[in-house]
Amino acid sequence: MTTLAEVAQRAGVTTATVSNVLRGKGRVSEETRDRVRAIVNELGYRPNLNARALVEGRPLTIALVVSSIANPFYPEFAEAVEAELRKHGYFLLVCNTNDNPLQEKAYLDAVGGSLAHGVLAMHTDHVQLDELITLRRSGVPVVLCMWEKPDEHPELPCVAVNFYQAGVIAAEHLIKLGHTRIGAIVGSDKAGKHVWRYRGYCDALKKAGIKLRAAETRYCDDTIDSGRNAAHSLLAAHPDLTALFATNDLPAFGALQAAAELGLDVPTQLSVSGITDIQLAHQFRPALTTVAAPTAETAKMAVEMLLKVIQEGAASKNEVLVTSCPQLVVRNSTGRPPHKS
Amino acid sequence: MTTLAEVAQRAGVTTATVSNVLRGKGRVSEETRDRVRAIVNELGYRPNLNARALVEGRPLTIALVVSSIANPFYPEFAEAVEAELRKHGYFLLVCNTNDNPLQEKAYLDAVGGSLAHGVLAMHTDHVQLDELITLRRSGVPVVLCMWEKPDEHPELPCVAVNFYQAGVIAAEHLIKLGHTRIGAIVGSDKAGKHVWRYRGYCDALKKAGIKLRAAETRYCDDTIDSGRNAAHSLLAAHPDLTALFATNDLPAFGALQAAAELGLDVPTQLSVSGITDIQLAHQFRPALTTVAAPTAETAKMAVEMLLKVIQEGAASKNEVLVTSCPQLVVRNSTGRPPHKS
DNA sequence: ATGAAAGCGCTAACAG
DNA sequence: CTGTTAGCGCTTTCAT
Repeated sequence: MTTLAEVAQRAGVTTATVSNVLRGKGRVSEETRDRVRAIVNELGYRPNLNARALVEGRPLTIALVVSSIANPFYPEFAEAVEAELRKHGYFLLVCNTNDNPLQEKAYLDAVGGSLAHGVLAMHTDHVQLDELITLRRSGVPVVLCMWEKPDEHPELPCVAVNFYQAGVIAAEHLIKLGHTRIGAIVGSDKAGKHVWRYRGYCDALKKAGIKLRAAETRYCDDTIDSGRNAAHSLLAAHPDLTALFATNDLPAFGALQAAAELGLDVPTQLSVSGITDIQLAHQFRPALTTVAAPTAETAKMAVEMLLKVIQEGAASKNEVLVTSCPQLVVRNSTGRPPHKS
Repeated sequence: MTTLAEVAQRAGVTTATVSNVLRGKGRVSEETRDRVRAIVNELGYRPNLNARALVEGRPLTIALVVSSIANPFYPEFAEAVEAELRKHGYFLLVCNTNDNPLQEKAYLDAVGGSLAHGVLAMHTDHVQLDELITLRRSGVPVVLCMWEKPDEHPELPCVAVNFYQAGVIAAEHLIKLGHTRIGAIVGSDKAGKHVWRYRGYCDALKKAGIKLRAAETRYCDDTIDSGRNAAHSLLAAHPDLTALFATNDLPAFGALQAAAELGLDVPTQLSVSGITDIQLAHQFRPALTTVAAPTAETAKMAVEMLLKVIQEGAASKNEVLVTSCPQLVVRNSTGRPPHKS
């Protein structure tokens, strides 16, 4: 590894001058500038960004804390985050918590304020809100992404998506198609993150005068397999259901598979809707009708917000920014209910 | 941000002692040790890992260079890499090249030797082998992952998967089922990365005495959409094909969709096979028969290899490590060919 | 057992 | 224009 000093020596100048040449700062004569540049090329010198970060008091990475990058939703988000960060000269550090509190804490401690300049944390059922708040209190810029509890404001800046409305939209779509017997698959536990989507759904049903039976709701994990089980359970108990509302795309895919396994044609015999619109939604067959969350927009807003918090330092407010509204995307998994015979 | 110096001052000792306490090195009396620990907790002190890295001459991250983390294969690999790195005290830096040479070079320059301690690069059609080699020559530890050209050894240490054999295995599976009219969908151009898989396929066909017609092969991008187009083109030109061999899972999914669009039942009228076994393969319907690449094993080997290169420094050889053999995974997308009528 | 001092590679005043 | 000096936060001999 060649260092600034070596370059300086070879060029017969001091490190300050080389530094100036490299960053286009200060006044340097054409002549020495060229000489230095030549040496830099010759030696293949690359500045040690870590050293630079140290003296500038500005780490070069931003940490993205997710439960597991292998969950199909995160890569899409991570990609958008990375693109946005790169524009601002930051690098992306991926921290998988595996929903393990210890691992999450370890990452936050390690990363907080030294390795990373700030932390972007995805809101999951397992995210350690208190740890994030502690971290923020200790001066580390933190932004919570995909927050979905409109009326609860954690002591953190966050980017929220109106998932309550997403629930309303999905329900209204189903209702408008003529469904009255709808089952709900909620991809979290009763107190979990998806309750707001479920409430939106419930409110929309109520508004349409459709009776909501608790028995027609199943709680499950946010996975395809778990969604499939939930759908099977629901359809076995209530064979008259003509539609299934899922609070997330993954369980919705599971429902689609359950339908196939039961020999139910989608959408003529059963309709299924999801929320989020991950890439897979349009690749799956039947393609999934879902309510798209503004993923890229959220990523962009989150990065901008984090940068703002970094700039403002301790003075920054715990603002809650809401993205544009989720949008219905109609594909092939929903249609009119079968005629009663 | 509290610093070592502050802790030291509050504890009435010098930074050296605090450092020793924190790292369990050197001899420190019980008494001061406890005192220091108390202050550390009280102040919520967290060491600046960047500063530590600087003095230790060992950056704390490893860069993973991929075309885009949003490609469904990479997150699975990245997750395994992250888990393995964490065991060794490293953090994962994700670098999306977006198949853009400039972006790749920018990342390699930035990351090389300062921000990251080493580089894990995925072998893609677009990877800049020469840039990686230059980087390696300049002293940065680099390991190429998922190399698939058994007889060509780049001037780099690499972890290779025997994809030639994967091609053989997929072809033999199809042949054993009784297929003789097979189309090939190659997810790269003629000179691309997937040629080896294709060669394995061709050799297996030859060995079985099945005539191979060039017209029954299509080259496409490594995407679902591109695979769908290729399948449509192939089936339109050769309606008598009873099976489609795809060199990757993504195009195989596309072929599955094309079959559905044409009203062809899979697997009774058409069989489709892939290579890799990404998660989606068992989630898709029909579930995809494919030849599984040892993803996690590759990740583990790559990390270990990189760490070895880091340790050995310039002395390290450009070894090529081959993973265990890909394995056939039979699911529902392949079956016997229809009886001729 | 603890302190003093040097230095990792770089930047940022301030001099000259 | 260029050099000198100091210091980012930490680790590590070497003294004491």
